[in-house]
Amino acid sequence: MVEGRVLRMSLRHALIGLLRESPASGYDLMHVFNSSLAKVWPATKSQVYTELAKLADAGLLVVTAEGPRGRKEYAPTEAGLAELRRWMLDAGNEAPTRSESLLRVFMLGALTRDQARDYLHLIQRRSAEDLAAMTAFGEHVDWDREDMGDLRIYGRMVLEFATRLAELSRDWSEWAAQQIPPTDS
Amino acid sequence: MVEGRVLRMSLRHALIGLLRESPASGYDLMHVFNSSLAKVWPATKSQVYTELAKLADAGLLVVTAEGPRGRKEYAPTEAGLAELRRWMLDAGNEAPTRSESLLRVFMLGALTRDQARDYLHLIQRRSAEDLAAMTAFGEHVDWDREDMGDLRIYGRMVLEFATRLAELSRDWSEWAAQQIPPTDS
DNA sequence: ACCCTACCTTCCACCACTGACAGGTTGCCT
DNA sequence: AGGCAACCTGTCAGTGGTGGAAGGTAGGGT
Repeated sequence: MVEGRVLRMSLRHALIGLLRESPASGYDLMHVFNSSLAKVWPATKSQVYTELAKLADAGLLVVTAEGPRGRKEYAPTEAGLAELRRWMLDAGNEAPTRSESLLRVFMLGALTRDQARDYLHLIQRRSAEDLAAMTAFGEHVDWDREDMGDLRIYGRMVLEFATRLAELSRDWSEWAAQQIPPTDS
Repeated sequence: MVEGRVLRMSLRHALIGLLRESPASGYDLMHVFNSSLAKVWPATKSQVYTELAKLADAGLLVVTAEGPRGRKEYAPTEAGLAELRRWMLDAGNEAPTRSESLLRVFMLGALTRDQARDYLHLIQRRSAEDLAAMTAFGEHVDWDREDMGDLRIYGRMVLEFATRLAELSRDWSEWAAQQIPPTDS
């Protein structure tokens, strides 16, 4: 029950949110961060275990079960759920986003035009691959499983966004490559 | 002329890239980070001044002029430009992107359905505003100014991407809001 | 002459995040 | 019985990024 200014720290809320569905260990959670959340909010082992300990210490999580090999399962407390809801409704301050790809586009002038075109084609190829992977994933998932809870709805939304984004990226990079005059500088 | 492992640090390359166009001071550069680069790669004063000093110390930048009030103008050295090109061509490792908005969507199950719908409508409204702002900005900029250099091409590409992304976000959030069943849970 | 604003830089404490190191246990397969 | 892969948890030094405090200077307007 430690008090203190809670700043934006989305990992914290991601953890509480995931545990809301069902209790899990740090090990379990890492699988989520390495798969479905990898492109949305990547996190490392160190971060997850550290944060779980902090959250338990702060009374936002509790250990609900201890298994073999020191396994500890966590679940959110009422205080944890309250903090999650507070964060969800506090849509005013979003974390600043950073796009290394777009930054590179901004700096393309440092390369020859041929190299710049190559870079845009690389993005195009990658986007097409991502798109294919996500389409396959979407068909592979059994969206009607009972234990998915609200992710049946919201997980699908995120996937749809990611899919549209990949399409956008593919089309844009194709367009952008054509914007570069053919003569090399 | 300090040696050492150069890890991914995009701010460093953003600075060299900007100085490639023309020499500038930390103060000048901050204006760029507060305007055109704000949505691509935000940075604070502290970061910019600290990094400029480090880069000069490492021999990637040099002070080309000292003005009033301690103003120092920097320009990239050959080593700096080489490092920039190296980074540009090293498209293998992109920094992991984080989207707080998408994370929130993932966690919408923590709210009532009415609240979730409200959140998506908020995104929709914001995207529409962003779109309007960028359209206005695009018409306001004089893309034919001579001193813009390659940004005449590449800056426009980034703006186009941002515009399409805002459209995507607007349309997606409208669609997503409709996916939530009307009955409140 | 005065003041105020914009100009311009620097330092620091703190938090988020990374990558690597470290170490122990269970269950299954042969 | 032996071995090995998967399971499972932690710690630590170092870096990137944040927010804010601090402080000084030039120029323009009244």
